[in-house]
Amino acid sequence: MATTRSPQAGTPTGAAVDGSARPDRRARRRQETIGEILDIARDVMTEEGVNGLSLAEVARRLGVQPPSLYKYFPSLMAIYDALFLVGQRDNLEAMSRGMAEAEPGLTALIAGLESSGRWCLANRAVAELLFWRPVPSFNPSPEAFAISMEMVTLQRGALADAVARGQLGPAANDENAIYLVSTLITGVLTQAFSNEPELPWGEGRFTPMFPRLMRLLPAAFPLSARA
Amino acid sequence: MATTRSPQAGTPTGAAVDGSARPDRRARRRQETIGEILDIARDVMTEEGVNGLSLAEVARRLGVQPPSLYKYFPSLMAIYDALFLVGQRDNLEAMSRGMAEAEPGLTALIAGLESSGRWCLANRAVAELLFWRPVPSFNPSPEAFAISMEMVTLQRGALADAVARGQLGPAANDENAIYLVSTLITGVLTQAFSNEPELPWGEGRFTPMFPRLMRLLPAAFPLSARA
DNA sequence: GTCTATAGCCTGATAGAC
DNA sequence: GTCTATCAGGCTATAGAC
Repeated sequence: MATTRSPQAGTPTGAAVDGSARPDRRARRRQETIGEILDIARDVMTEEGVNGLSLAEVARRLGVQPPSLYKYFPSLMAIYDALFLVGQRDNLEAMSRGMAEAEPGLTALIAGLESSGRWCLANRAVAELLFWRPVPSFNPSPEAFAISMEMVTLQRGALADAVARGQLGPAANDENAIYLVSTLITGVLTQAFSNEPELPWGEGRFTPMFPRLMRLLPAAFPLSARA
Repeated sequence: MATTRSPQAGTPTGAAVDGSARPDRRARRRQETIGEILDIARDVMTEEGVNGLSLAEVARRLGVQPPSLYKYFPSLMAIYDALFLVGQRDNLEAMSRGMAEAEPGLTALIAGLESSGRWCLANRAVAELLFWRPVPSFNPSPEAFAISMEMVTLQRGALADAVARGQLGPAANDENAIYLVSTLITGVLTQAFSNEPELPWGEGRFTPMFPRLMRLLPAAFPLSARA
């Protein structure tokens, strides 16, 4: 259940600010509708492509006239914005959870990225919005950037653990190592999206090779530094 | 210069089939216009996104009314089709040329993929059309599939050379090796597209790592087969 | 091969009644 | 918060004159 909120909503969780009697109920109902709109938007993007999202189609499926949506989102771009933020947060959580459940170091890094990959394949459309930027006129908000940084921080930490445990050489303590890792996961996911859109993580020709690919990292960052 | 032709044009190169006097000139002029349309279409896709291609915009830039385009292409999808075919052929040629100029084996494989990558970055929009399938309602024609097979054949050959020369273990003579290689190049290109769209191949944080990534292949397919 | 005209659809967004 | 009505624009595609 996505507990989200409008990008420019002022009241955080439905707290009573104005003088009305019991605004909680109304606010909660409002949040439910917003969640419904976002769920439908995800469906539409999955079926028609990320670019195929339209207010009219969302309204149609919600059983409402298009102008009504403007009470919840000020524009189509605001819907993209909300989808982006919630998606990024969910994906970060998936990666974080995957990492926490595994032995620290290289194993945790692989587990975290696999968990993230699992989420991406289960949320194809949003993942495309997050990482492939298919809507030219849409630019993510600054808040989104902060979440990106958190993901990088998690990966940097896992790489540092791997170095500390002697799984990778000291060269893995570097920005370039993160770029390399993100390139690997991106390649696997892009191939899976393009060629096997229906398969979940772990099936098909591409996603199963990911752990094997990651086990090449010790060859890329050898323990014995060679000039 | 793209010597292309309409997907369903009957006369191959402008040969005189009907009874008119000198149809060559007319046919050549027609091919020129078709080439112009495709060039403009590429520009539009580059600026507005692959999905942003519209007949109206192409007509506007060509200085013509939209209905006139239907004398050259029966539909918008036919334009996508032509762009797809020509693009695939050009990309194949880039890879082939890059391979031919290098020492056979792993070096040729890397050179071919780098040449293809160079082409993709210089033809961003078409490359997206080829490999990322951003237009849900567009499906490439069967001819396109044949060209894909040629690319796979080239890569398979280079991998076999690498095995024969003792650069890779025998396990590289396998479909999975091709999937692995294509995953690596896809990852690098996707990252470059998303994060450094303006940079050519060889600059930035991602494309320079590609050769290094490919030099990990001997670790993935070691010479000494271990149980 | 080019044009005008037009059909018939879609879209995002706003105004204002209830 | 929902609706109707509407604006203003986009688009693909076709018909038919020249």
